[in-house]
Amino acid sequence: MLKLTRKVEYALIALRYMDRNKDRRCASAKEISDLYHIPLSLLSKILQTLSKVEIIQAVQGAHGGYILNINPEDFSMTELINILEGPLGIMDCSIDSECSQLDTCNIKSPITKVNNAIINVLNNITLADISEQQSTGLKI
Amino acid sequence: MLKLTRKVEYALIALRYMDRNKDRRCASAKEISDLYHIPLSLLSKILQTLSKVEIIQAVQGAHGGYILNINPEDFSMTELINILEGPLGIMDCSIDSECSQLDTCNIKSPITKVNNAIINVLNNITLADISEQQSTGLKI
DNA sequence: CATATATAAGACTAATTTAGTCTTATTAAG
DNA sequence: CTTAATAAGACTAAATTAGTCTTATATATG
Ligand code: SF4
Ligand code: SF4
Repeated sequence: MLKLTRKVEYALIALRYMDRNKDRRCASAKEISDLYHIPLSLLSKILQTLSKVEIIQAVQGAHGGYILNINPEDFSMTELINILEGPLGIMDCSIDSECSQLDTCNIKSPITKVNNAIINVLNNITLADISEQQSTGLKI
Repeated sequence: MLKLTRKVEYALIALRYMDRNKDRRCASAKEISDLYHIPLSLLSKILQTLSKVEIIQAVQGAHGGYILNINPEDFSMTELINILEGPLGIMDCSIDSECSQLDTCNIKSPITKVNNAIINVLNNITLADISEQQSTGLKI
């Protein structure tokens, strides 16, 4: 509960790696998959999604891979989550939706404030924040 | 993803109701279940859990029910989530755990900061915040 | 040109988590 | 004694998340 999905984590891992390697021409899915022990097919799908919305740019064929296509400072966690998982909210009614309590719910408006506070946190964290900070492990 | 569970929402609905009815002796699971269209068995289990940790006090037998046993101002969302769902964290490694990326992960420490920020939001929201604020629907 | 190494796309399956049900026992008011 | 409650826990169903597999296409390089 209240967990980020693996898709989002894997995307962050890959995006940070690409950002830190911006000197090199491009990074392949295979390379990232090996380095961080992420299932290749899964990572591929994630990178394809990011490529489709032009967060990263794909280079096809042998020696291909992906290049970061955004300014990390301008790209928030909220945007990433939206791309990979759709609209973000801590309860169903924050988005659409068919909650059977909707008409009688006594917590909808207070919980909406909680929701806004959490979205606000994520809005204010950019890929640069994820990328710049020292990390443990490989530190790449 | 990043959703509150129904258990937590149902608990908040019930706790708010009890808080707003503190004049009455007690509120039964059936009564709350009917008012807010929450499955009775599910709500019962939730209230039993809250009763076991003495957030609410059970009154057995006919005319029984539950009475709020805490000061809403002193009871945070984090505590509630801990009781109903266990330790709170946006990623697996924030708690224990067996993440296969752990040794090479390049985002662990930055993501920990995000985690702390979100937990902080939840720490600072009390049942009083949920209860006091005007709501839509039944407004009970 | 052939081959090896990439991305692209999407169907499919497995695993895990969340939500909800059902059953049986106990308690106390009337 | 009957009725309306809580207590406890096994069980099932639904939904979400994670991961696999397959086939097609693109391109660098020998
Ligand atoms: S806040 Fe109320 S209406 Fe919204 S999803 Fe939760 S229970 Fe349903
Ligand atoms: S932050 Fe890294 S180590 Fe922690 S759960 Fe996510 S992938 Fe695993």
